[in-house]
Amino acid sequence: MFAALGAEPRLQIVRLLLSAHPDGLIVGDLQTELDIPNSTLSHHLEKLRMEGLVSVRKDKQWLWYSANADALQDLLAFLYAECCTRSKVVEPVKITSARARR
Amino acid sequence: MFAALGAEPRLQIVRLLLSAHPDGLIVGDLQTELDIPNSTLSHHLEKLRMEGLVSVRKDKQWLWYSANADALQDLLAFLYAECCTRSKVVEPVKITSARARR
DNA sequence: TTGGTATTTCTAGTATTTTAGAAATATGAA
DNA sequence: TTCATATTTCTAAAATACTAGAAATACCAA
Repeated sequence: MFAALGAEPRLQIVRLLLSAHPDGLIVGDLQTELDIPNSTLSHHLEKLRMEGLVSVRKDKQWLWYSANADALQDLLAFLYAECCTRSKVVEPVKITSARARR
Repeated sequence: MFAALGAEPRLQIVRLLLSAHPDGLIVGDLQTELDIPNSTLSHHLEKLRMEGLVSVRKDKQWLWYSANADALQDLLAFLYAECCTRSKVVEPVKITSARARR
């Protein structure tokens, strides 16, 4: 999952899908928003889907992609466990009270 | 940073360094632990260092690598902000109360 | 100074990833 | 049925990443 989020276009996709949660977005909307060729976008979505970070549902001719809450939760929990539970490297309050960027 | 953590050997390095925080470990210990050739390990450490995920200090002939708390905190805060603040996709309590794996 | 240990740098082969044009497929609308 | 739109699949080129042997460098100890 880290690897999947480690490519800029895919991180952007996930951020957009999070903004549009829980409905998600259709591929065409993502394409317009990100200005990525359809075949490239399709491959990125496939990769995100393979890692379980997004899921798809079909409605008529449109594919609605949405962020997969469970996967993101697992990822967040993993990082939290590593940094705040198993080790005490990061203080929990510093995660939740950090100011959002951009 | 996601990309840096997205390679198995590097994720293992970071996990080991978290376990050994705040002293960290010397390269030789990592090599013994992970069974990775020295040159390969050196490149992975360089990548992690470039992304700010680890830092180094020198003592005599040894390089002590350690996890960079600030970077991990930023990463965790970023993910938290995306999933729990900007969107409400993940419920905060589910992160902190998840049972650690392995 | 010599030798030994620790680590990086050089070099390069191999594998994987990213990208995207073109064609194919799927679906619905008129 | 025909056309238009949505999306994927095919194909492949280019870029990047991963790996590691061998040599070089750095440092300490004796």
